[in-house]
Amino acid sequence: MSRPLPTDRKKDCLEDIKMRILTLDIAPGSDLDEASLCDRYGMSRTPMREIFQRLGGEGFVQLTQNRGAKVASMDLAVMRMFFQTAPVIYASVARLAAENRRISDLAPLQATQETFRAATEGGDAGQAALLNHRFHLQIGEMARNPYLLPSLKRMLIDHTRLSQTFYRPASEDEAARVARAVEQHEAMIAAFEAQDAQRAVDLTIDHWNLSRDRLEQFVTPDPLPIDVLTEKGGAHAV
Amino acid sequence: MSRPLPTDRKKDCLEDIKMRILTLDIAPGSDLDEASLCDRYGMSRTPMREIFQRLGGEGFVQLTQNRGAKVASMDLAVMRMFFQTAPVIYASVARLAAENRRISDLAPLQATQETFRAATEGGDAGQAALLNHRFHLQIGEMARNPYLLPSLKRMLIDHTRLSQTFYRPASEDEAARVARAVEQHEAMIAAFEAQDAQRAVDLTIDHWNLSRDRLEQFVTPDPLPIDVLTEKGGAHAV
DNA sequence: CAAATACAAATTGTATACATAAGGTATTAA
DNA sequence: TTAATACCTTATGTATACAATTTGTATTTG
Repeated sequence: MSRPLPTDRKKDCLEDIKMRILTLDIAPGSDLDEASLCDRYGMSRTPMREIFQRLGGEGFVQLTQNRGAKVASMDLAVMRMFFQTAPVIYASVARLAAENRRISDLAPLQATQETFRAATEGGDAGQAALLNHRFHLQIGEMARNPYLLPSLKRMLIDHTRLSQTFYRPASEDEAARVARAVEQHEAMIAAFEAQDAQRAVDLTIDHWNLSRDRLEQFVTPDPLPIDVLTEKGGAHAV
Repeated sequence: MSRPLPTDRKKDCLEDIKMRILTLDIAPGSDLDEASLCDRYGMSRTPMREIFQRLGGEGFVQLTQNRGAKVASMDLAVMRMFFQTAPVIYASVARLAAENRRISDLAPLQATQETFRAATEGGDAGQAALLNHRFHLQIGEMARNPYLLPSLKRMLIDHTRLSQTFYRPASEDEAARVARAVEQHEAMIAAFEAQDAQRAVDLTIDHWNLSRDRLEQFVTPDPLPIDVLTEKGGAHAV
C-alpha cells in the first residue's frame, strides 16, 4: 500500500480538469489559465504544465507554442467527422471487448452501470453523462487493444460533451430514450459475459443510433418558429 | 516569419527521440534516462520532462509514477492486436483522405514519395522506413479526422518499428516486394488526386497485404533447422 | 485621424535548487 | 550464513527565480 495523500494530487487535478471539460464546465475553445489553475489546485506551474501536456496528448486541449492550452473546440467540420467515425470505432471496440473480456472485468462494469442507472433515475444529468463516459471507457479497456483505445478516448470526449443535454430529458419521449439506453447497457454486459461478439456489435450499433438523433439535434437544433420572426421583421421593430 | 533558432530546440529534440524510437535506435522496453538525454540535447530537466509527457500521450513511451519513461514494448499479445486492427484503421483513413484531400496536399505527399523512392533504391533502410512513416502520416492528416488520427499514429509507431527489416531486403523476391510497395504509393497518390475513395481503399488493402506477410515473419521467424537442435539435444552437449 | 512604433504588463518557457521517493549496499543481529 | 535494517546513492517530483515571448496601450508621426 502506498500513501494516498500528496502523491496523487497531480492525478486528482488531471482527472478534475478532464471532468470539467467533459461536463462543459470549461467551455470548448476557451483558454486554460495556468496561473489561476495553479492557484485553484494548490500546485506550482511545473506539474501543472506537465498536466497540460497530458491533456494535449489525450485530445482534451490543443497546445500551441507560446500561447498556452485551449480546450478542444467542437466546430461543425469536426462534428461531421464525429458522426461519420463513431460507428466504426464503437463497433470494433465492442467486438474486441466481447472476445477479450475477462471475468474480472464484468463486476466493475456492472458497478458503473448501477451508479449510472441511479444517476439517470435521480435526474443528475452531468453525473449521468460522466458515468456513461466511464462505462464506455471500461469497455475500451476490456478490448485490450492499444491501437483503438486512443481513438475511442478521443471520440468519448466529444460524445460526452455533446450528450450533456441527452440526460436532461425535456419530454416523456426523451425520458423513454434514456431508459432504453440504460437497458441497452445491461444487454451489452450480458453479451460481453457470453462473449457473443456479434450481439455486442449489434447492441452497440443500436445504442449509437439511439443517441445519434438526439445528438444531431443538439448540433442543428429545431429552427425558431417562423411566425415570430416574420412578425418582428414585418414590424421593422429594430 | 519567426526566428527558427532557439525556439524549436524542444521540438527538434522531440522529433529526434521519436525518430530514434521508430528506428529501434532506442529499443522497445528500454528506459529513457532523463539526465543523459538532458545532457545530449543540451536542455534542462523541465522541458525534457514535458517532452516525456508528450511522448507518453502519443504512445511512444509508457509513463509510470516515480519510475520514469519506458519505450513502448512490442510483446506478442499486442502484436496480435496490431495485425487485427491495421486493416480497419488504414482503410478508413484512406477513404477519408480521398474524400477530403485538398489540391495543396498532393505536392508534399509526392515530395515525400520521391525521397522515399530514392531511399529504397539507395538501400538506406532506416531512412526508407522513416519516409514511409511520414508518407502514411501525411495521408492521415489529409483525412482531416481528429478521431481516427490518434489510432493511426499509434499503429504507425509499431508498423515502422516492425518494418525496419522490410526495407533491408535479403533476396531478390524481397527486393521486388519493396519495389511494388513504392509503386503502390504512386497509385495511391493518383487515387487521392482523383478523389476515388474506393480505389484508394483497395490499394491500401493491397499495400497492407503486401507487407503483412513480411511483418508476420518478423514476429514469428522461420524455425531453426531441426537437425541442429536434435544433434545438440542428442549429444547432451551442455 | 490612421498607422506605425515604442514601451509596459502579462504570459509562457527554462534553469536551478530543493524535497521526496526508490534502489542498492553495508552492517548488524539471529 | 542469512535476513533484516539502517544508511547512502540515485532518480524522480516540485517550487521558485529568471529569461524570452507575446499582447495591450500609449505615444508619435505622417
